[in-house]
Amino acid sequence: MLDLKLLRENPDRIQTQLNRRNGSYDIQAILSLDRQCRELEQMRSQLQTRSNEIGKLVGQKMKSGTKPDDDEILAFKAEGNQLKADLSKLEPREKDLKAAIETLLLQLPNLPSATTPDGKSEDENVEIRTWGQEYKPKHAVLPHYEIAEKLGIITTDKATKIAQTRFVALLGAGAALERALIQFMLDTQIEAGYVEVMPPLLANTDSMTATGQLPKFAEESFKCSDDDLWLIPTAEVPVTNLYRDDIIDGAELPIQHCAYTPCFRREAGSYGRDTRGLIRLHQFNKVELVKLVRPETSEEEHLKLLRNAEAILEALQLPYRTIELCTGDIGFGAGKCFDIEVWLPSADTYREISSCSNFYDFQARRGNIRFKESGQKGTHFVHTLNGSGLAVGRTMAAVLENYQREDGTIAVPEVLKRYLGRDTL
RNA sequence: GGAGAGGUGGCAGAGUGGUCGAAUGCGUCCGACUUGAAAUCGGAUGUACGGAAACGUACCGUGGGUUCGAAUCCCACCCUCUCCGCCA
Repeated sequence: MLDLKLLRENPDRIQTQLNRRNGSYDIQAILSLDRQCRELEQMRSQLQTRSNEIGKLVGQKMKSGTKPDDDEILAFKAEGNQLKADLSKLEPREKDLKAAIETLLLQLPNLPSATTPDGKSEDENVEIRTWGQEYKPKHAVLPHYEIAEKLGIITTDKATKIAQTRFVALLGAGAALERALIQFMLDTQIEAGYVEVMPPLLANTDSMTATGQLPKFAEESFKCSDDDLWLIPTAEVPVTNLYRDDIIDGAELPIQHCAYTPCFRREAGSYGRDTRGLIRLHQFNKVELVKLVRPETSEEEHLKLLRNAEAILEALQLPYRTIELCTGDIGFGAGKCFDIEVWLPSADTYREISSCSNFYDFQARRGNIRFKESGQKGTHFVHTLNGSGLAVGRTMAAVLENYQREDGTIAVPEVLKRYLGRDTL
């Protein structure tokens, strides 16, 4: 959520920054509602001052022995009743205005960072670096879903029977590989200083709103309609919301968490895309990195988080490239975002495997996550950051392709051998 | 799911209609004493919005209601705890 005060004081600057994004966002309606609201607020506050005075005066008189039916008291009561009548007209209007402002404010995306490159679409994203040698063997490399079916370590048909399309079930070595990847990723990030969390996989509307999934992207998530609960689309939701409405002691910052969770996404509007394999599923595993940091350190912490995610691919010896998203492609809540893309030889291309975002104070405002330096007055919003470290299914896909030998077997990456207890699939 | 109890400041815990934003204790901060520390003593210490400030307004789980006046009374909802039932 954007700072209403900032919006009020620098409307042109905010509008200009919003215009760098895709889509059009108009702040005029908010400003106009805000003006009305502030006017009402002032009037209401004045009436209330008088009302409070009367309450106190009556109390004092009664205490000092004035009779309840004394003329003076009756006059106060009459004035009090009049004030109450006036207030009862103002209060609902102010409330409605506040709600309307809130609704509009929640729909506004974050401002792109000044350092985020301008661009209309993903075509204008900027490559930051590449790592590793793209795997282009003489022999053909089967797509991960074909080799996985061949090896009998995945079944989509049966998963579809159980649930729906865009679900898979892993079997035998496939399940073991997925589990090994999760374990390896967690171990690595814990070693790097992240504290593991195993959070609830369902989150309520307040939590989903705080991290920005709601209200705008309701159709992207699975909802439990009998309860105020949603299946989490990413561990970012529960982990960030650990601190919703908290005032954190500054000495505890930066807070760094990693979490393995399944993630659930409806993938509405992506019907024709990536219909086969592990790339786009309604349920997938992910190890997520989440940081809550002091504002002045967030840029630096963002780069560190990105490096923590990249380290997984380097350890697995999977070629990747890192790109910085342009203003036309960054997510709703992000102000700055790097994507890591892993090499998929069967497609002769890089595919997104991690997205590392700096939300600045956007989520902290929505979730009211603040910190306080001990001994100092006042609270400040934290900055929140998160990134995948990594999407596990896509990592498995990358392993199945980049480690695929001519004979159709898969070499086990060196760092996974101790987890899997074998060196070939 | 059934029965009961309860939700108050960073924490614990008073407060059952009137100067209550809220006693007291702990914690934290400042000061005194001390070579230093502990102990002790004195003072300060919630959040948000508006205002240059004085100060004003709101907030005692949430939302309504009664009243001149609500933490306190009434209604609804949410959550927590205990017991019973069920259950990995």
